[in-house]
Amino acid sequence: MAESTETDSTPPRRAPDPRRRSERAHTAILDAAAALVGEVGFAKMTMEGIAARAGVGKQTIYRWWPSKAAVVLDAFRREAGGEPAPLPDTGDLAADLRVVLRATVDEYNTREVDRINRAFIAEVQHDEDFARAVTEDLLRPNMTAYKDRLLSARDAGEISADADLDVAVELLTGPLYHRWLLRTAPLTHAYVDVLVDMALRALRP
Amino acid sequence: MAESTETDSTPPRRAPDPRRRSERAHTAILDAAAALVGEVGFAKMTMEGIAARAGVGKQTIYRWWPSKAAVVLDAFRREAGGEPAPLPDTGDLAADLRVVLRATVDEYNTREVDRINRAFIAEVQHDEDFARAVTEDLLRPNMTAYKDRLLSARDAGEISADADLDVAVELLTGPLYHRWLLRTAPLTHAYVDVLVDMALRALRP
Amino acid sequence: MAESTETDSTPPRRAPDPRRRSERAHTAILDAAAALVGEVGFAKMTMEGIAARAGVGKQTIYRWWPSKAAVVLDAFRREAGGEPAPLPDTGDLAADLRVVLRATVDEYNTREVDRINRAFIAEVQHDEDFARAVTEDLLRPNMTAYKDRLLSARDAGEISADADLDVAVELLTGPLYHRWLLRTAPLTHAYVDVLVDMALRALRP
Amino acid sequence: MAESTETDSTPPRRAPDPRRRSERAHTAILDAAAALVGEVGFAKMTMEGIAARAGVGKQTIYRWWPSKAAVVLDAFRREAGGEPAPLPDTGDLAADLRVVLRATVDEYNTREVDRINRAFIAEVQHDEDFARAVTEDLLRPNMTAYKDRLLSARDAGEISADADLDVAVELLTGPLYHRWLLRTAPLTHAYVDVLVDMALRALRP
DNA sequence: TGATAACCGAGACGGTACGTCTTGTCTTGTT
DNA sequence: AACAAGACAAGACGTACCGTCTCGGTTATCA
Repeated sequence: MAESTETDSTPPRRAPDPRRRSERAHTAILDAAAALVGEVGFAKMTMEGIAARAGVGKQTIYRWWPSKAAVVLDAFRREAGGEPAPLPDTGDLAADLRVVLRATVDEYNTREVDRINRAFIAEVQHDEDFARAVTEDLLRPNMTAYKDRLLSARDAGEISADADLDVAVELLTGPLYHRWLLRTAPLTHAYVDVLVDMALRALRP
Repeated sequence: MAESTETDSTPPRRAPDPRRRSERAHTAILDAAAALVGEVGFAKMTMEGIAARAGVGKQTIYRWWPSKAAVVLDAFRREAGGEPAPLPDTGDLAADLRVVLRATVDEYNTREVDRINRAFIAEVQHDEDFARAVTEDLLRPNMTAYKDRLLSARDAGEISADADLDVAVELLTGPLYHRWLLRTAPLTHAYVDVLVDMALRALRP
Repeated sequence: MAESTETDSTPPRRAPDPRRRSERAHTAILDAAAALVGEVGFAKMTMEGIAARAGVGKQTIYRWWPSKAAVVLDAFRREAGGEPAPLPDTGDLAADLRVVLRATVDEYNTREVDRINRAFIAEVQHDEDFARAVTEDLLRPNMTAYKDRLLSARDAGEISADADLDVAVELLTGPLYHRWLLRTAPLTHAYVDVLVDMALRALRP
Repeated sequence: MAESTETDSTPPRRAPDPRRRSERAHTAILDAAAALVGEVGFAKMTMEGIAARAGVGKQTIYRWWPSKAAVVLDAFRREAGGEPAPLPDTGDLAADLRVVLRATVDEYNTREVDRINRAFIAEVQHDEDFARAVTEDLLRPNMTAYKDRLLSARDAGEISADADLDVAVELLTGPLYHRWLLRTAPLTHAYVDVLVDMALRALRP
């Protein structure tokens, strides 16, 4: 009857066989989740709602995902694709950062993106496993892209050789993130320019 | 006379008379809320739980607060007192920032403070009114304190005269906040030192 | 055991001074109660509703009446006046009974009277004190009126000298009441005629 | 589209599938209801109390019954079984009626039966659907049994051929019912005897 | 003619129950 | 065995009233 090899053993919890998974149900669930996040927002959507909309039993969701957040994360992952999306590298670090951060700002000013990101932030606060997943899958690749661009800039002599590039990435994204999350002030292109300017001054050789 | 000022009229919703508020119940509710946040965390506490613990009818809570979050915010406000707590000003900006930010880091590494702050962050994401309250009451005074210290430093010629101090405040707190909130890396004193160093380099005259 | 002079000893329960009673409040309460019984029915009216409608504090109601039922009973008593209303006595018992019972049937076929009577019936079932009050104040005088008429008929030799007149009254009113209360069949004048006929046959000398 | 058969459409209100009903829960609920009626009486029992006692979620009750009264009626129906219980027919109508009505009186003098019957009477007053159910399921069969006995007596020439037997049934049960319900006088065997005597005098050929 | 009770309107209070909602598990066929 | 459907136990939600308990503010009786 199995059991022995299961390390996390709270209930009998027979792991489902992924080979028998219904692709139709899987797709329908992610579709429904994506649609609902857009329509009513993360907080107001329910497992029952997803199941009903997907034409799926609730058990089918619970069989494959541990929580609503996990479903939505998967839906998001599917849409975002798996690409790392490296930053542009024109040789002009300031210009490249301005382009990318302006685009980021535009995106976050979008109702849709704002919503889903806030939902993830909220969810991440009381679920460490989910936090890890979101961080590694959505955030880390993004931060790595920034770091790669900074490495290239360092090689080009644009920024100081002994700067801590992990902190440098946070210096660029942290303030913007702070302002967006806490709504302390509007996110504008002008703000991006000031921020990039100031951050790069800290990194000059 | 009567009612003219009521714009949002869904139910009759007669506002209660604050002069007749029971101090005993008020205190008991905030006590219970504070205790429960510490014991089970914000997400798992309930209005029923608060009421039961406070020895109070649920209606008494709903009469004075619109949501669980509002109760906890009040509990927090009461504990935090109303002081703005200005930053130290020894004449050495870097040293002063290091002291304050190291203290902040220590605080955030505390289970209790971590919990309650994450709870507020989560809650703030799907309640704009609550967001405004938290931002203005808890966050803004803190940011103002930083800005005041930077103003003093600018007067002393320690930092550039034309730096945008609002962004400067975000440059100091944003990265730390980002790292804490998203748990991308541990919060240490060493990190604070690197961060202060880098941020101040951006502000040098 | 204890409490010495207090016969009804649950709380201190100082009896209010009827001399100081506000006639305005008294009247307003009974008016409100009467209106509400008609509008929403006994079961759906509330003490709060009566108080609000009468422009009166709830305590003022509880000071003078023990229950909603008692208020409504008083309202009813006020309207019904105190008259015993003796049955007509034309010398023809059957005719007199037919007149009175037909009128009763018409009354009970009225929405208003039906409602209030059903409310009393319902209430009387789980409140013995109230039951006694209703029985003595509303029912007993009515039954006495019937009995008086039967006594007169017996004196006139219309009915048997040794008939139990208390049972005779029930023989006339019980069937009608049963049919009305349990809605087993419609209440019509024809029914009254059949009933009177049958009942009087039982009482013939 | 769809839903065509739904005339009363307030909420979507999907009817539950009776084939999937849990027999365990069903039984436990009726058991709990029956027990509670006996222990605290109908008026003081609550849906929450039934659910708790039955070890059942409240929703499970609301899924299958519209009200507390309906649950108790079902509990009662289950106990009463479906039998019509015809009246004895010894050929002596008066004796048979005396036996049956004396038994009825004894039953109604029982705390338990008194209680449940009063509860039904009270409930029936403000719920026409429930009234119909109670009347048809509990009362009508009983009245039919009386009528059948009277039919037999008429065939035997014991009572008048042209008597209205529906009214005759009421003549027998109405007075007794009136006295019990309104507590105007005690229910005794002597009373039954007087009543039967008087009523049969009305029916004599 | 004050003083001083008590009543009064108002409505906050501690409670109980309501009927609804959602959660995560369990059950019953179907594919 | 995975699936759609949905019943189930649990329990929080926010509301409605209950009957009691303050609050001032008026009366009305008595010293």
